[in-house]
Amino acid sequence: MKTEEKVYTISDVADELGVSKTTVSRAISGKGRISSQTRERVLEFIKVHDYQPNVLAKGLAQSKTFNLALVLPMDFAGSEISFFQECMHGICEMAAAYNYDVVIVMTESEDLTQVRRVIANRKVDGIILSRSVTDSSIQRFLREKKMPFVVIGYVEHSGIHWVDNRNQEASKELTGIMLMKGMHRLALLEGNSGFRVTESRRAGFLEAHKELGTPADESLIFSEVDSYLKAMKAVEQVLEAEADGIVCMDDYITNMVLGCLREKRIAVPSQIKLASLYDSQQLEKNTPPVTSLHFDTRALGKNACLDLMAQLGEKIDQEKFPMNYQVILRESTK
Amino acid sequence: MKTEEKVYTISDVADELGVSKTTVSRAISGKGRISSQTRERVLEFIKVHDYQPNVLAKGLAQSKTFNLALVLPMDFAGSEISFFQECMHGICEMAAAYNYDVVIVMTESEDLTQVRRVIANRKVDGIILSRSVTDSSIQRFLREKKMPFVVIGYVEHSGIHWVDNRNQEASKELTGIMLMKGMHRLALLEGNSGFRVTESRRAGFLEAHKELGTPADESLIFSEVDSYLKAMKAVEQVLEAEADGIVCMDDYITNMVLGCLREKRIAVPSQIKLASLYDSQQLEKNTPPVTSLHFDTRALGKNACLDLMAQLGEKIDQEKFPMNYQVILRESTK
DNA sequence: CTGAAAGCGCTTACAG
DNA sequence: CTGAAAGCGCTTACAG
Repeated sequence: MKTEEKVYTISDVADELGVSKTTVSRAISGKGRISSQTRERVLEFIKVHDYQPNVLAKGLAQSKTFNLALVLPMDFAGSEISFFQECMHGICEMAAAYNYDVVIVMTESEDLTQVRRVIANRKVDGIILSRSVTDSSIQRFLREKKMPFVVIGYVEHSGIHWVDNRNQEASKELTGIMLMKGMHRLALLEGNSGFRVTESRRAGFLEAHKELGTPADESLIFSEVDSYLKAMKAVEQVLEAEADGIVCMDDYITNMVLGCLREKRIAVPSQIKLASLYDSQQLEKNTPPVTSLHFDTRALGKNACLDLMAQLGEKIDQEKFPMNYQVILRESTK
Repeated sequence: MKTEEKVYTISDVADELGVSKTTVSRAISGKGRISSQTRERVLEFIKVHDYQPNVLAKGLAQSKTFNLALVLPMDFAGSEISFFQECMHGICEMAAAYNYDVVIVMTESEDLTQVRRVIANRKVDGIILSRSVTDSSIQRFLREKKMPFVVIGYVEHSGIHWVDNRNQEASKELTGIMLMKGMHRLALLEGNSGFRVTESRRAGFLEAHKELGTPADESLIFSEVDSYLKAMKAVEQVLEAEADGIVCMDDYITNMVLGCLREKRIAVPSQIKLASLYDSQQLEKNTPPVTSLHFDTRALGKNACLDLMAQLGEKIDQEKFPMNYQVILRESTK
């Protein structure tokens, strides 16, 4: 049978301990000088009696809310929904670790009303903008209001905090692994150029070559591979040049290449190795399963949250930022 | 060029107007006696100078947060994700209308830690439990803590607030429409019995018959129609009995029945009408498109939110509760 | 190292 | 109808 426990305030604690509220406050926050003896005594009491400081009151005194907002677009493609869900997951998890909570703000593309409301009401200390709402009207507004924020996805504008998949680093790692496995002539099949991902992934590909002292053959880099026909043409040249491995920039290209190779009756991995710089469920089920880079969206969300926490003055171990990608070695590079 | 506007407090407003804080507070809240003259004056000033009361301070004084929590399961089937997304959408929209914000709490099935945290920190005034976390351990906890909450989905336990699709009412309406369109012998093909939806939908079906004075033929009600074979058997009996319409309990059954009718070369709607008591994208694309009941998950979310608002003492127009279903008349009942 | 006191920006009995 | 004052539960200069 549970006894109805009364809800303690800081005054109660102070009284029962025969010290001042100041002292209790200091013991809890760790700020200000206090003898370790009294600190222990206070902390002990708090634990036993399960005292929980009132966050609202603390907030009022410090003008903080210990809430952050996650701005989610209302109008997104069905395929994106799990991206946002995973982001949210990571953000909530990390926020909870710092005893913050996550307020959801749903916005129609260019509509600022909900963001305005949450800011006017001072309900949050900082804001996370999820990918699709990277439009600058909202960013401008936040800068004007001097509200700390971070964007998920690359942002051109300097001075704005953002987090993104570390495509370059990841590509470098996967490429490096292939080179170390003994491949020497790797081809790279890119998607449409002009996108940042394309450039990052290529940079990683080249960097790995440079670091390992295996010069990359520029003639084996094919851009704009956005159709089966182009894929086929590239594959033919790759075979002719006797490359021993093909790196595709994403799962879409990978699938086309697999088709081409099948059509030409070239066996993977025995005759040529294959890897993708972007993972998808598909790749695992292919024959053979294709080695690829997996990006962890939940970790991305965590990173966004950590960046914001840092902006809000929380102490962050740099090591806490989780790795966001993972090389998944499958049969295609055996 | 924006001028740096200072953030007004209630004291500033009071001073500038030459009245007391009490008066300003009353003008805003509408509580307590105040002359309409002064009220107008205060309100006017507030609007012009864009004064926004500090919700935190208000909260501390009233021990309220003007936040509610939406508890979301972390482990759900992929097919459910859009359900939760739409719920969330509706909840956020309605909460905003009452100037509340929605805090997200993600929980692993039986794990209470996150819920505990948000409650211990007094970060929310009430809680919405989304469908999959209807497990009673969390509900028991909330009752113990005397935290107002509402569950999305039917709950057996009396005294617990819940909202759900109004299956009975909706079924009654669709059935009624069919009867009024001139059909007289309607068959009902049910799924597995024992489920609440099954019973609600049947009840609605029967109720419509009773109200319109067209007795339902019990021999035309088939339960446990969970395979093509059973569907076929039912359809044969329906045809033999010369029914003029078939009501299927969900889209799955409807699809099977469509198959059966096609196999038997019975044309819909010319030889027999067809309707489904549950909509899906599929039904629209069928030949012919099938009349059905559409349930609006966003509205369900709104209803959950409204129920909670009422529990929290907000004034709610009963009419505000949005209708959650809609009869979609398509070719199959023409 | 510790505490009394003022302050965060509201609300609300209470008195007039 | 209006206002002075106490209170919500914390933090934090300031003084000792």
